[in-house]
Amino acid sequence: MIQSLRGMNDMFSPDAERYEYFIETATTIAKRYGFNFFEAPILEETALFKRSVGESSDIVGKEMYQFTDKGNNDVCLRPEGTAGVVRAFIQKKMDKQGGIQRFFYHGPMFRYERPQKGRLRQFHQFGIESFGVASVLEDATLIMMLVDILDALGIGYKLEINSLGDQNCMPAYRNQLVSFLEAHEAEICEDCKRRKATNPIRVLDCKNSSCQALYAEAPKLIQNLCEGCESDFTQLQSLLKENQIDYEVNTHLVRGLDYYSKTAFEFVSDEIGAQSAIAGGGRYDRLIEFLDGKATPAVGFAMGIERLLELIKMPEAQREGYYIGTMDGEGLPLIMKAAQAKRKSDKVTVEFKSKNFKNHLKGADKVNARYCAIIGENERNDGTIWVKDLELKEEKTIDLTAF
RNA sequence: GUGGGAUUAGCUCAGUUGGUUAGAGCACUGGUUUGUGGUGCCGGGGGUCGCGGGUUCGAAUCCCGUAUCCCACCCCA
Repeated sequence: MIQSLRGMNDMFSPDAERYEYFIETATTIAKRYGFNFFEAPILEETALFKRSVGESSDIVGKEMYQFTDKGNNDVCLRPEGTAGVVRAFIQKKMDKQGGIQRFFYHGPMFRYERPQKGRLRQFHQFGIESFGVASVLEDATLIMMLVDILDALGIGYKLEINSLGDQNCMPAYRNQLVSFLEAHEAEICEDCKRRKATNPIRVLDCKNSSCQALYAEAPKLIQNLCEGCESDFTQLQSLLKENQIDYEVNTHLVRGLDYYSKTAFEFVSDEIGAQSAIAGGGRYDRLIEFLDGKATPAVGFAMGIERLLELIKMPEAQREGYYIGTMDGEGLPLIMKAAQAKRKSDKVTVEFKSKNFKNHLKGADKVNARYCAIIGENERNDGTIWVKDLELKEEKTIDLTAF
């Protein structure tokens, strides 16, 4: 038997229904905020991710599905969504056009990781990217939108925010932090020693408790922000307060992708295991330039759909449509025709097998139909059809032409 | 990539120190003697016990390998 690849799941009902419901809900809300649907290729040139996500990240360093295609191109399956949207934005010359562009997208992402709860090799994200707005008002708006989506789905969360600074204050801070790490070289874990060289900011969210104790004493970025970053971060917090959005400043919140700056935020759930981040995002004002576009401020977020699935509170399933059956084979042409007509407006389930009354009613319940319609011998002779409203428990026999 | 736990019917799981035709509930399917359901009653189909080796007179049960899943590290949505 051929099996699916490791970490690649099929999605049947009821997960598939939850997935659909999530997309519908998130799409509706994204449109209310003025975002337009965007669709990018799943396969991209590898260089795109090396230059945007960053070679020091694990995503690019060891998790990409990378290969050479038949045209000898170095390509890979997208490990995240932002890079592709930005590439398309620049390719379409929207950076030169100026103004504001807002997009939402969703689809599969691929990372070659060891699967566990909330972590698959093929997983799905719903993402938002906003181009052309430098104001922190847009950052706050995205957070409010995320809150709207999660609230609509009945999902509980905790919001954490931080500022990662910009090119004026981040490099200086990074140097301070590296000096601190060097001074405490003997006390930090092996992972942090590696991070010091590759991506020093990442030490801050190390899970090792002795490292955490040490980093409580480390210099804090939010105490070293430049004037612009400082006032943006302050304004973001008052905007959240004014809109009754609870948050926590987590000075150790860093984003794993190199392109983030200034505002960083993460929504976490304590109900889904170790992979607790359900949505994350932030500002990436430099990324468009890094990818050879004209400097354009940008901010975005992504949600991990599989991680949300079990948290979604689905509306109760309502009885819907018609179940149509016959009690003997001679009624079949009649019910086929009746069903075809009814399908212009309603969901219809046709039972091809002849069954007795009771079993047809059972069948109607099984497919959760609102109405059960049956043509038996009597109805066939009279040119009628028997219809019962299974919710109101009202029944009637009507002319087949009036059905 | 590292560590731990699992794998028996479609699903959730029993299976006694290795012993003869491997069970249950749910699901599926049929009937309940031609007409009232979701909640009655009776029946039926369905398993090379993950896969490959080994030990044994005999393996679902013990050993080795392997695959997949789950959990955690790591990483991240």
